[in-house]
Amino acid sequence: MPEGHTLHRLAGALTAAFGGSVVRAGSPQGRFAEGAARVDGTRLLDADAWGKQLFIRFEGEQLVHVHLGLYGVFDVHDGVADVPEPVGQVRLRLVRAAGPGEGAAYADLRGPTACALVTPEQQASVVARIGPDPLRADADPDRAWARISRSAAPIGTLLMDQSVLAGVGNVYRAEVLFRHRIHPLRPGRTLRVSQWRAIWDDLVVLMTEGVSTGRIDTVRDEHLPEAMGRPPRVDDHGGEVYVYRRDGRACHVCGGTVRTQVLAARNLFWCPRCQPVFRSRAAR
DNA sequence: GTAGCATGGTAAG
DNA sequence: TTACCCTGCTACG
Repeated sequence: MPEGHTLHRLAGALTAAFGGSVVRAGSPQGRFAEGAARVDGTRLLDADAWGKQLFIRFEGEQLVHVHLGLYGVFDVHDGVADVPEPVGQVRLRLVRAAGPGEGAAYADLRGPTACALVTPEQQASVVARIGPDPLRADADPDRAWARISRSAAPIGTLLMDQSVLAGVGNVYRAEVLFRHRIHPLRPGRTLRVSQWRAIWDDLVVLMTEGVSTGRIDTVRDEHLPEAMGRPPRVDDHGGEVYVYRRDGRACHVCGGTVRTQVLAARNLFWCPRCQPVFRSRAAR
């Protein structure tokens, strides 16, 4: 389940398992049968991600564009003795045969929002529509600042807007705003550039860690369960967080009650004490 | 067992 | 604003 770190992690796993190999591609479910047939039996070069967009590159300038959406999953299995029958609605299955001294590999894609064969031009147009991605070395945070600093929209909305910056989802938006003590409804244009740079730098660190661990952990050492003597968080994604889905519970930092409200069509979470409402100089 | 919800986004109305 | 994609987990009975 995907924010940007999931897709970058997936790109790495796909490249490691299939990069440079001729692969079999199919659509057991049938909904990508035509596209899969076009790349079946060709060499998979590599996979790469821009924000939440994933592209699998094949020889012959063919690309498979994947967007997992809210509940898509792409399981990669490398070094297996045998490839099992597909289970459930598998939109795309990739298989690499076992080689001398190494097992086979297969990957199953289920429930994606997008799975389509695209040209390099179409890929470029998708990439052009999204903002800088904290997980890409060539990303330019000033491009996002140009939008944020001119916008009256809440920073909590802007962080989720993939055309402003790419890869941040509902967990990272709530957590990074908490870590910087910024109220989510504060208008983008009232932020100082130094605050934006601190948020960006923090996202680079947090999301990079997310790529290597496969989870979203945003809690500083001094607030970890061991340090505070509190029980660890238990849920499906396993990471330690400050406010995400903790509404009604006590803030790890101030003990106040975490709140929730819908913003940008998603449930937003924040601590009203740690993230006080912004008031302009004129209003004070 | 199953209703309800979710780390997302698009398209219809 | 709402429907939908149609997975997978949790809460509840």
